[in-house]
Order: sequence, then C-alpha cells, then structure tokens
Amino acid sequence: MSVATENFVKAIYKSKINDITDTKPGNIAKLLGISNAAATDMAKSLAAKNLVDYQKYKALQLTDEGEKLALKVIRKHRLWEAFLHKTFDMSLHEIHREAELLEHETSDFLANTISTFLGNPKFDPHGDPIPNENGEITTKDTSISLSKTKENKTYIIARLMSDDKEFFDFCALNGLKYGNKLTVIKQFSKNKMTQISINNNTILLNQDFTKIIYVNETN
Amino acid sequence: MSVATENFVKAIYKSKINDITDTKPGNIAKLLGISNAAATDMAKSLAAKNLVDYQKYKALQLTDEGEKLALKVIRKHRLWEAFLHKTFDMSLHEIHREAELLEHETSDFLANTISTFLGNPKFDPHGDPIPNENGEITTKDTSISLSKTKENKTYIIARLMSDDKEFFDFCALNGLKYGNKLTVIKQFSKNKMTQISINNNTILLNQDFTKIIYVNETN
DNA sequence: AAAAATATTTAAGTAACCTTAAAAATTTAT
DNA sequence: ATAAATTTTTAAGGTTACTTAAATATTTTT
Repeated sequence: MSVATENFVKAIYKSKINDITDTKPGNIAKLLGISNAAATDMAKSLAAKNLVDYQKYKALQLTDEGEKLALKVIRKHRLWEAFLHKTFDMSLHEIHREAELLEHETSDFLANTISTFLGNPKFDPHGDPIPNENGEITTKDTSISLSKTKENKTYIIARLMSDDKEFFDFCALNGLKYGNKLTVIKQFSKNKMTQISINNNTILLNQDFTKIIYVNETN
Repeated sequence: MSVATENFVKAIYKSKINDITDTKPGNIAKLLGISNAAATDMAKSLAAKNLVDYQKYKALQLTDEGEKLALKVIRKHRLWEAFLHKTFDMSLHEIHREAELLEHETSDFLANTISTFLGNPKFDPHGDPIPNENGEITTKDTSISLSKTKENKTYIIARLMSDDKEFFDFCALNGLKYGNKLTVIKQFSKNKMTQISINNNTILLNQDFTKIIYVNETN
C-alpha cells in the first residue's frame, strides 16, 4: 500500500483512539495537511479497496482490513521508535520523526527481526502499545492522566502522549521517562496544577502537561 | 528527491562504475525495469533539475550534482547494509533487499548516527566503499578478481560483487566473507577455474564466481 | 552505401495524489 | 424554523511517473 494510503488509515485510527468520533474527511484532511477535496477523493478510493466505509457526509470508519493495515504500520513505527531510542539513544522527538518515514519502507521480516532483537517489547518509549505481527494489541491500558491522580500516592509513568519537541525536552531533563516512578505531592484543583516529586526534585506541572502524562498505580 | 529520481541517478552511477559506458536511456531503463520512453522522459526532467546532462541520442552523464546525489543515496544504502549485517546478522542478500527500500527514507542525521555507531566504516559487508557525508569516496580500490590471482599466494577477500542470493548463500556456507583469508592453490587456465583453500577446505570455483570475487594481496 | 535491425524520441493516454473553485448538503446560530 | 456559516462534494486541472504505439534517428549488417 502507498504511503498516502497508509497515512490515511493511520489518521483515522488515531482519531478513533483519541476519542475523536468526528472522522469526517475534513478532520482527517487537517491531520494530514491536505485539502478537504483530497480527503474525500481518498476516502472514496480507499472504500473501493475495502479499507474504509464511506457514506456521503458521514464520518469515515475503518473496515477490519483497514484497521489491520493501520495497526501494522503503527507496529513498524513503534518498533523503530523503541529500536532507535535503545540503540542510538535518540530523543523521543527524533525517534518519532525518523519512524514516521521508515515505517512505510519496512518489510514484515525486518519488523519481526527488530522485535526479536528487542525482546518483543509490548510498549514503545512513549508508552504506546506495540501491536503484534497480526496487528493486534494484547495489552490492556489501565493508565490515568496525571491530572486525575491522588495526593501522596506513588505512580509509574506509563505514557507521554505528545509529539512536541519542547515537551519531550522538558521530560528528558526532569526524569519524566516511561517506567520511572513519581509521587504526587499536591493537586491544586482551582489552578489545575499538580505538584510531583521525582528523582528527589519537586516539580509543579500545569494542565497542558498533566493531561498528556499518563501513569499507573504502583502495586 | 523522489524515489524514482534517486534510483535513476544511482543506475547511471552504477553503470559508469561497472565500465558500462553506454548509459543511453534504454540501458538505464533495463536496469530499472521501466520502458525506454519513461527513461527518456526521466532524463529530460532530471536535466531540467541539473542532475543529468542530456543530449538527444547520446549517453546520459551525471552532473556533479547528480553524482553527489547518487553517492549520498549509496552511502545510506551501504550504511544500512553494514548495520543490518552487524546488528541482526542478516545475510548479504537480505541486507541488500532491505537497504534498497530504507535508503530513500533515511535522513542525513540518521545516516550519520548509524555511521558513528559502527565506527565510521569505510566498506560495507560486500566490500563496497561507503561514501562520506559529502558524497566522497576516499578509499582506493586495489583489489583484483580471483581469476587473475597467482598460485600459492594468500589473499584477503575484498569484495563480493553480486546481488544473487545463491552466490551469497554459497559464500556464507564456505567462509567466503569480506576480510577473510584464502590461498590460491591452482589456476586451471584452460577450464578457467580456480582452486582455493579456505578454512582448511579446498574449493574449486568456476569463472562465474572467480570473476565476481575480488581480493587484495596480503602484506 | 543502401537496407535491415535496433534504439530513441515523440505523442497520447493512464493512475495516484494532490490543488482551487463552485455547487450542494449539513450544521449552527438566531 | 429560517438564515447564516461551515463543511462536504463535485468538477476541472496540475504533476509525477509510468504505459503503448508510431515516428524518427542511429547502428549494424550485407
């Protein structure tokens, strides 16, 4: 499948995951930086390939086949991210940028080789789940956003949901990394800020950050 | 530059390297598996981009800019080959197949990262030289084909010039690997065969193989 | 040197993926 | 509920990278 096709089904899939139910062509167009007309054309052409369910003026839905394609591309993306981060110590920003290109030119054979090399990881360095060879995600996500955590409890960082370089730079600088522990000191409900303790430092985070940092409770 | 453009300049460059001076569109077309007409079109369009010198009915020549582009793509190809071979122990056939795709979607940044990781190697696992960041090959090739070696002398394998899976499988099975030593036992000039000793085994090679195995004399 | 064979170029056309502009439908606001 | 705003769709067109078929030039053979 072409790069355009793969990116299109990926955009629909990601919208759905992010609870954006309005997957009409216009919104997909915005995500991909193409015109509404191009998105409508693409929707029709992918419907002919049985990747997308298309009805005029309705939100786009992936068929089972379309979702599988999206997940296979996402698998390659996240495997590359995990690999580049581990092997070359690239930043979360850099791995995303490179994986965005490499994902489309990676054979299933190479993807499986990378996966085996890494010990078949279930999550990438952002904490996003890595689909298996058949395009299935077998892990359950129990993480909650930092804005919804309780005071005086300790959590493990599960996901950093962003693609912003500055956010990742801030995270790297302050030990906010997938798998690391943090303790919630105080929730400032009026100002929607959260004070945490990590690596013996105390940090005050505003909602822009607490909403995209997801954590799991410690056992 | 597009994949089609990169492959086109690569094909011209490789023809030149292999002493094929007839780089008229038809021969490039054969290498790329496209029609003569498509190659002529492409030649014109690359001439407009100052990558190729095009004159009707004449052989195509790369401009300095075109050669630099070809060498930059070849750099990425060979770095990927070296990396995949070393890191994943992939065969010479597999690394070529994967590098052929990855080379077009590899940023300069990633290429340099791979190069640094590998210790800036000068040769890939086929023994082909890896151009530097500026598209320059700084190594001199002194290797000769196995068919031209002398009896009772020991050589080091310098290049395996092929893209055939069966040849590479044969080489891997018999220790015919870049950097390995072999001794020429006898040259059968009439039958154009060469008997060598490698890893305490003796092997009789016909001209199909001795012509594409290149070696350097030992000091 | 002319004829035959071959290769190159031109011409016309296709498919994928985009564009802008206008028409049509839907959604939002009053 | 109707008007206004917005979005979607259609229509027409552009670019890239190909195709086949025909015209033209070159190369080879005799």
